[in-house]
Amino acid sequence: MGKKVDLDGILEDLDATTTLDGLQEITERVRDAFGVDHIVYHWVDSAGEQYGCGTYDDSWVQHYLEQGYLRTDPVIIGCYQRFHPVDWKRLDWSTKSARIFLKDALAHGVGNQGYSIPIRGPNGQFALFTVNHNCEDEEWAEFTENHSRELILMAHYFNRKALEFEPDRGPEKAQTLSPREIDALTLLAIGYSRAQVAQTLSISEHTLRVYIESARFKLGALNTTHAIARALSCGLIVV
Amino acid sequence: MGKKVDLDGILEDLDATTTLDGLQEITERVRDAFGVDHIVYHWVDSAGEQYGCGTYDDSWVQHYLEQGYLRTDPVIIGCYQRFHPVDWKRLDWSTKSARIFLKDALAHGVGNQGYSIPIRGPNGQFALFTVNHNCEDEEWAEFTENHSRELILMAHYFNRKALEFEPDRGPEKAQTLSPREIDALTLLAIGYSRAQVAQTLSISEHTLRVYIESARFKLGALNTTHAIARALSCGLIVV
DNA sequence: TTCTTCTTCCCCCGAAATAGGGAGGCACCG
DNA sequence: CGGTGCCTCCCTATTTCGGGGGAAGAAGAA
Repeated sequence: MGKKVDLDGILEDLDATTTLDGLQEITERVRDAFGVDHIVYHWVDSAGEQYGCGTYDDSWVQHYLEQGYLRTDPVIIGCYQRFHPVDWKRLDWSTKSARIFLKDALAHGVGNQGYSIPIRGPNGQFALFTVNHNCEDEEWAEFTENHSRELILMAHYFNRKALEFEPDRGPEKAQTLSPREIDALTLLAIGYSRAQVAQTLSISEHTLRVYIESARFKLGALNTTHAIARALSCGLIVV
Repeated sequence: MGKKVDLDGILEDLDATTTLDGLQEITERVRDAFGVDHIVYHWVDSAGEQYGCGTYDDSWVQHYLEQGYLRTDPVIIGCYQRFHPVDWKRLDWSTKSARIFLKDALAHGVGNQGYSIPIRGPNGQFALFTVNHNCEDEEWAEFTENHSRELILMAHYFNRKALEFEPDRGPEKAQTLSPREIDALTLLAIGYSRAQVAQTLSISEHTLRVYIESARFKLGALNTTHAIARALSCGLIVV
């Protein structure tokens, strides 16, 4: 642990990877380069884990998913609200479910020290890059301090790849809304009623409805709420 | 342009900064270190720019805000849907509003080359770290290739500071929605009517309404559409 | 020039959402 | 054990939204 790492080499290979298996291999390589027990990248999603690669035992990954730990894992919960990389010690382990999870994790070969970097992409995408090890606190503090920048970059590059592998997340489905349509949807999105929006824009409510309808049509939305959700997801409007 | 940059020194000073003025000074220092025309970090928000620091002329910043370019700036629109750092040349400059914007920007001393890194934090926070310069394409391509990693790290550290300065974005401020509330809002966001949502969740429409109301209350939303917009912006639901 | 898109305005009516009440059961935490 | 939050169900009104029409001028693109 604590070696000098060939960051450039790893990032280049990461960039050149075209398969999930390739990512998996790189996690192993990163683990060895850093001299730690485990490296894990995983995409966190309400629909369950879409991508994950890392050096944890399969049995633990399996168990993790089966137990629905995605919803209770204190690492995920804690990282979700943070931007900084997070040392596991600073998380909230006081709840009952967290204690159960911790005991279970340690029993499956997960190390007692962890450092997780939250990463976010477009449309609410969220992922974690984690390095895990079994050692004393001092040693770990030194390691994380020495390598935090390399880990941030690595997290970034891993997520870049994961987003490439996920075609739905691409920017290709770009619609264009007219200025008035954007105005209308934006005001609706901040809670105005149609009447308020019409008044704000100084147009009749009927006219407003035409904008909403045409926006709905362009976005392929089933109703106003759907149109606003799509416009937000696509970044066409911002709230 | 293209010098060897004292990344460690800059990042350490960035870490030690406690004021917005300090951030502003660092943008100037980074600009000089990289030998480029401009460095800008800004937080993007519908409420207008909350934080921004950089080396653009005040007159341009003023003009930018007055013209409402936050809504039409192709850099923002383009970056919002991407994770990769973006070279401005790869953006869509074909629309009328984009051409107007470009002309206006060049007239205000903005360079013809740009490289912007999108950054995202908790609760839908979104910011951009941009480096801008006036030069030929080849020179620029070489620069961005040589410095992309440094720029990513710098973007990360700038955003870290901005989040520190914004108390509302702290981890404790986050709303939590119950699983049923998330289900309800998610289904509404994909266009289901209340009746369809109730059926999908196998609950009565009345029960569903209670979820929507409590979610609305938690999110401080004025109506269902607003609640969904907020939940999406905050990353509480994903569509 | 012609054609499309954007902008603005108007009608009616049925369907859907909202607002305001209330009530019981279950699980967890201190 | 009592509080809190979550899940479930029910009522009645009123307001708002959605879909069905149609129409006209202005601006920009082909």
